[in-house]
Amino acid sequence: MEKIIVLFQKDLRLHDNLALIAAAKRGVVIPLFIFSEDDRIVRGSAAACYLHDALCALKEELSTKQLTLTIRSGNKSEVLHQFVKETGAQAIYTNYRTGNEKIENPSIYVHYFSDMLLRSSEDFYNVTGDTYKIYSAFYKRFLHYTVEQPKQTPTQIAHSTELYPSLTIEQLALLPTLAWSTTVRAHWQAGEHSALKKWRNFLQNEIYDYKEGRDIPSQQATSMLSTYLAFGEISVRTMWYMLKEAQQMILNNAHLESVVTYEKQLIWREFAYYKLTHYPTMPTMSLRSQFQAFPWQEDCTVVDNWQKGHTGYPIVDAGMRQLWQTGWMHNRVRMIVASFLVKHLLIRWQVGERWFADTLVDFDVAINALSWQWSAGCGIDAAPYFRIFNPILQGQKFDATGEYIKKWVPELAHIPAEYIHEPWKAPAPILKNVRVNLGETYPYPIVDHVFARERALAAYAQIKRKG
DNA sequence: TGAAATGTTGGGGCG
DNA sequence: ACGCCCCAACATTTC
Repeated sequence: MEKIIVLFQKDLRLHDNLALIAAAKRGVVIPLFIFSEDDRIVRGSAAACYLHDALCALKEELSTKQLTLTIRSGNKSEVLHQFVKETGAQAIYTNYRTGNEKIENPSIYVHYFSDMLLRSSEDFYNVTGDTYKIYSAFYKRFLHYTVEQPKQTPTQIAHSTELYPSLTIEQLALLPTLAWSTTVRAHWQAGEHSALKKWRNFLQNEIYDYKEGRDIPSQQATSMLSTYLAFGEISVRTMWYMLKEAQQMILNNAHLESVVTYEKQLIWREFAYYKLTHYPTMPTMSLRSQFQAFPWQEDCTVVDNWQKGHTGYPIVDAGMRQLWQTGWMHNRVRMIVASFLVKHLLIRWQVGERWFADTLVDFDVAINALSWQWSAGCGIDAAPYFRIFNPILQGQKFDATGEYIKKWVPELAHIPAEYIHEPWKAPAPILKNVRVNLGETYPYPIVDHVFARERALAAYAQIKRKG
């Protein structure tokens, strides 16, 4: 029988894994994972921690099929070259990752599968022959097509009896020797089993309130599947069909709207990869060229304050601290902190993009870049430049009681809800009573909102003239 | 997947 | 009773 190397990348699952399933149908499967500095599966430390646990889970899952995961590190092409020689494999099967280079000069045939999206949409063009610029048009087009049914994992997979030298997962040194990594890892349960369980659970409960609940960061109203999706521990096509199944059961109109809203989020993910395909520079360069001339500030101190959650705006600080402590931030709050960094502090969005890449467990290059460019207003489909989030109002709207803030900014835990979004307005006796000493225990706002708003509008007006 | 400024309307207090 | 002013409350426009 033919020996086939199945190279795992960000597709750390057995169910509906197209490369694995195709290989299993054809021959003996030899699972391989390569950690390479040149083509990194993860860009940041938080995601690296998670990768450690995800690999453990994958290894375990493979072993239930008597498959042994071989782990190597080094230059991807060189490692593959060597491994092909060792195993005498006839082919390499792997799932193509949009936005990543294909393997260079392979000694044998590399069969790529399109596995990470609902469907390949890179060939979508509008009536004028151009790519879709705006999400809503893309969305409508997308709905005209069917998503391929997820494939069953074969119960029996032919495996090699030979064992190949392998690094241990520990030897990849993915875990920094910091207490921080322990804190972050404690919030996650890696593996496809956990992913599917979480998804089933969400479909039975929270999804029905998703439309309303998703904007309230103190609620557990989102699916929390982004990390599993980012590592390919759950198949998005499996998700899609389970979602459709749940939709069939719904009679209540509000519930139906919630399902449709969630479905739109999945299609946003498709849109992000569609954009990345057509704009490969999206993760680093503003897509609107006039942003070359934007008067960005170069203030390291404010960046540091932002990263640490010391901006003096409670909702912003709560989000940044949730990110640091858990490797995740609620999406509503991501928009608020992004707007704050770019529009209130006038820091270039790439600084935020990099920070998210380093600290988000669910980091996804396409979604992150699309979202930052949307927030900064420099994307093709972007928030208008004048849309400047007021961090006080956003807090009042979406965290009215301050529950979310109080969880992540404990030094404000006893401030009355009335003042939780603007502690500097609280009367001195109240502050004293709840042991808040502004400037000491919690900072004053690092920039005044009204001033910052006007400064941002002026900055955007400046490039608008040039553009 | 905003917010602020400006405009309009209508009820109520008051002389 | 009436005009006047104030100002919510809502609508529109502007950034």
